Amino acid sequence: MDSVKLARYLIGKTLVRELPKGRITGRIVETEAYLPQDAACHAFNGPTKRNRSLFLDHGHAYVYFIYGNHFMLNVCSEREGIGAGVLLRALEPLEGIPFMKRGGRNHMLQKDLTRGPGRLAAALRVDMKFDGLNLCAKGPLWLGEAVKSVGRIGRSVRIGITKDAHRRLRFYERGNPFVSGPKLLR
DNA sequence: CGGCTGATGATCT
DNA sequence: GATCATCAGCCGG
Repeated sequence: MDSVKLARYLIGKTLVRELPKGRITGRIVETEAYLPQDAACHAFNGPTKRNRSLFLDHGHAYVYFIYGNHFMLNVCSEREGIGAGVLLRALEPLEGIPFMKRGGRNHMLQKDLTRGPGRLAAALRVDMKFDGLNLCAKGPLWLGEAVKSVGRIGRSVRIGITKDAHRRLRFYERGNPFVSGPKLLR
């Protein structure tokens, strides 16, 4: 498996969250690859209790908690034993928008509900209980097929990191209003 | 719009 | 004790 290929491949695919009361779906519009031999990758210093699911086979989930507030959802991107993944950074909401968790107040704009990795996870109620889940099998959280064609894919440096920050491993659908990050990188 | 800052807690040194 | 793959709120232009 090639992590960069997976990061590109995931653009346009759907992410599905099954809730007891209904379903949330979104179309992935922004990803970042974290490679083996990449100082920014959580697996860079070898397995620990926190990052162990990043070493699962491609298609499994790696979820972690950061900044005391946010969960980040990644898709493992290499074969079992190799720590690498793709961070899901933004979705275009498709179904179940009323179920999406709003950020504290009612006035959060709909376009911001799934824009950015922390808000994406909050909207889909992704937390540590999904760490290690196989996302390729239908269940409470899984990856589905693309529902429409994908526009031109842009590429940039990754957002919010300091190590290996020059590597251009972020991918996004150009011009899509649900892509996060500074305007220059959309 | 861009830029800055504090919140908040797990993890690792 | 420092770091951190973020975000909302606030400020100035």
